[in-house]
Amino acid sequence: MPDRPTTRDLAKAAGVSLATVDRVLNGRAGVRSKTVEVVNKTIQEIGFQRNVVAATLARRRAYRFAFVLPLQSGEFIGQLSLRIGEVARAFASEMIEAEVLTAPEDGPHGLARFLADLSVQAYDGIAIMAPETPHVRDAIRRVEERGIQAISFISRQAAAEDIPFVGIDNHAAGATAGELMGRLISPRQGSVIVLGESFQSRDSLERRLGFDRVMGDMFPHLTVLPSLETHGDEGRVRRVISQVLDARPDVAGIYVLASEARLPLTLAAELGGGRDIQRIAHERTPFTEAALREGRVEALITQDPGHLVRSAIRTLRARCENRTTLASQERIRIEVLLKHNL
Amino acid sequence: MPDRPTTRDLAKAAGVSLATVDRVLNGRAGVRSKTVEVVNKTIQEIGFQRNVVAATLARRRAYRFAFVLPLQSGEFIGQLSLRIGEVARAFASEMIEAEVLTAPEDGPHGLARFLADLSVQAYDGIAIMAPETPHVRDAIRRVEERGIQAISFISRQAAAEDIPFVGIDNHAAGATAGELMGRLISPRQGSVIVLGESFQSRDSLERRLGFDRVMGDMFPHLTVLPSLETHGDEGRVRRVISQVLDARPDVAGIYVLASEARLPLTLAAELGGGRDIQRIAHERTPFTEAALREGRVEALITQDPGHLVRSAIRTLRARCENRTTLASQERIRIEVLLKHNL
DNA sequence: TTGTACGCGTTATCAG
DNA sequence: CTGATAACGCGTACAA
Repeated sequence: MPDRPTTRDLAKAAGVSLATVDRVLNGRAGVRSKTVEVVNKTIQEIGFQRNVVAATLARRRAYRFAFVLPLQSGEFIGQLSLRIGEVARAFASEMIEAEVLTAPEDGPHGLARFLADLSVQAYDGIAIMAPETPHVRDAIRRVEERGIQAISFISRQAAAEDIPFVGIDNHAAGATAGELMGRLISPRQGSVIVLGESFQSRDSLERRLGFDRVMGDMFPHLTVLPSLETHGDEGRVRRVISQVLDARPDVAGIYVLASEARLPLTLAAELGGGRDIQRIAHERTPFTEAALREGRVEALITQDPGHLVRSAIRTLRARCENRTTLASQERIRIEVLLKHNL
Repeated sequence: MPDRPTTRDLAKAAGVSLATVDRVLNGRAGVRSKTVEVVNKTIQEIGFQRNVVAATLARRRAYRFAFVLPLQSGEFIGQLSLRIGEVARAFASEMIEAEVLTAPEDGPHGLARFLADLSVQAYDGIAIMAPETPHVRDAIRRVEERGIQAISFISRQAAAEDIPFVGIDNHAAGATAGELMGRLISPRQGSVIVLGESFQSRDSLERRLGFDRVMGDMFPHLTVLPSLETHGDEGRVRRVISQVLDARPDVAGIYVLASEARLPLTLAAELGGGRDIQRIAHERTPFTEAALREGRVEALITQDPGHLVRSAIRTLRARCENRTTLASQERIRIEVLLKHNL
């Protein structure tokens, strides 16, 4: 038999019907464990491999995936929405639909209720971007129990090893920022300001930890100052940054750890004046991209929104089909962007 | 009609048969231009979009693609082969086959003959990695004329705008290396050694140009030394590097522009001794990865082999199906790798 | 130059 | 618990 064996060949070889083969392949109930074994052994023997193309066509409907994003209107979320739309259009011809759902504002309970209301009819899988809390974690698990595939997206539900995750390792991202910052400043001496939106979230915490770790290990001659929160009104933030810059004439670097870098970078440019300060921020948005081009930031540490979205979709789909993904393709890279590799 | 229109709907709406619709969709001959117009207008009107899944299944056979790689046994080519194998296995379930073909050694004419011998029966498309020459360019064009899709891969046939290309912009890659080198060295003064395998190839030339451009524009206080060729025997290379290091005590950076960085980096570590020299090389291989971890190189400028391979396959497939690709997904990124974002 | 009919390999449905 | 059979939407040979 020169051609690849089909389900028909498999059924014949295993001495069962097509329907039974299908049940085994898709892990459905209603087959004697003995029969399951026989089929699985035959799969090995004849080297059967599923034809995903045929399987997708035979479902008679497209996969329906949704991305649950926080309401906040920052540029990073904006980019993400854009990419989801773009990727959805491109994937339409492959029988995959994707859309954005906005999470309710009222904290983890609101989100949990929102997730509980999602209909199995409406979605085959959802990617959820939400801060880690026990409520959210449980809500995600309950979604899965109802037969909807669910993954955590960008923001990891770290304590839940069983919930798949698509996104970067924020500790490594912070470490990368630290390594670059140290190399840019060295061999000079000096101190480094760290600006974050709020240090409540685990993601921010991990970046900060990674940053500090590398600065301590590789660049002990540099001083990392206590984090400043940019959450809150602009006036206050401006005062705080001014104070630090006045008090520490040795400031040699500013690390904007938050995903939204607009306000911090703007203030840094305004208040830093003519001083020789190295600036690193996260995420590529219209604002940070322009800042990089115009020399208002030296480097960006980013994750590619398009890749994130496609990876989430591929991961959800693979789970729907009881398949594994190609690990090397799904590892989201921590990218370093300079002016010339934008 | 709530469902997406099918070819059947399209045929009915346009007042033609399924076969005619198929001919128009796939750009085949044998349809009056008037009819083509009608069908295309109807496609717009009813918002028809092809179902790629069904189309692939209906072909009754997998796509067969080949990567033509140079024989040379460097680590970068090795990585590429590995990835092609990996991706081929993953794509098998999507009715796509891919394999590696090794180009003959005897220069452009040999390659041209090799390409001429490829059978239409054997391949639907090929990705060719070969230095730019008029012979190769023409050979690629002739392959296309025989109905096999062809793209240039990693090494661009730059003078041929009509031949699609999957790979990075080497000028930008060199510029990125230059920007990083300048920032790592500054505010110190000094000179920079540039090491290349041979500066015959257009790719090397472009990297060198990009590097020089940025160094001149952004870091005029640094001196870029004339390129050294690492092609040839190790003894000679060793002598040349030694001479430069002796003659210029101000050497502050070494840029290894070649894809194979093993010898240059090894010699740099050996001869550079205790001097404070910033080192940048290209491509991620087992060797460069270890060098980065162990501090024998500060940064790598890379292109992801897995992404390159997948992008080439998607591009070839899209061309087979008379489709366009999602541009944002197919732009190969110039990545900057530090120790912590490996 | 155009149309018809069959088949691709799987899933879903319904009957046993 | 298992089996038979009709789809899914398109490509392709062949007929007209």
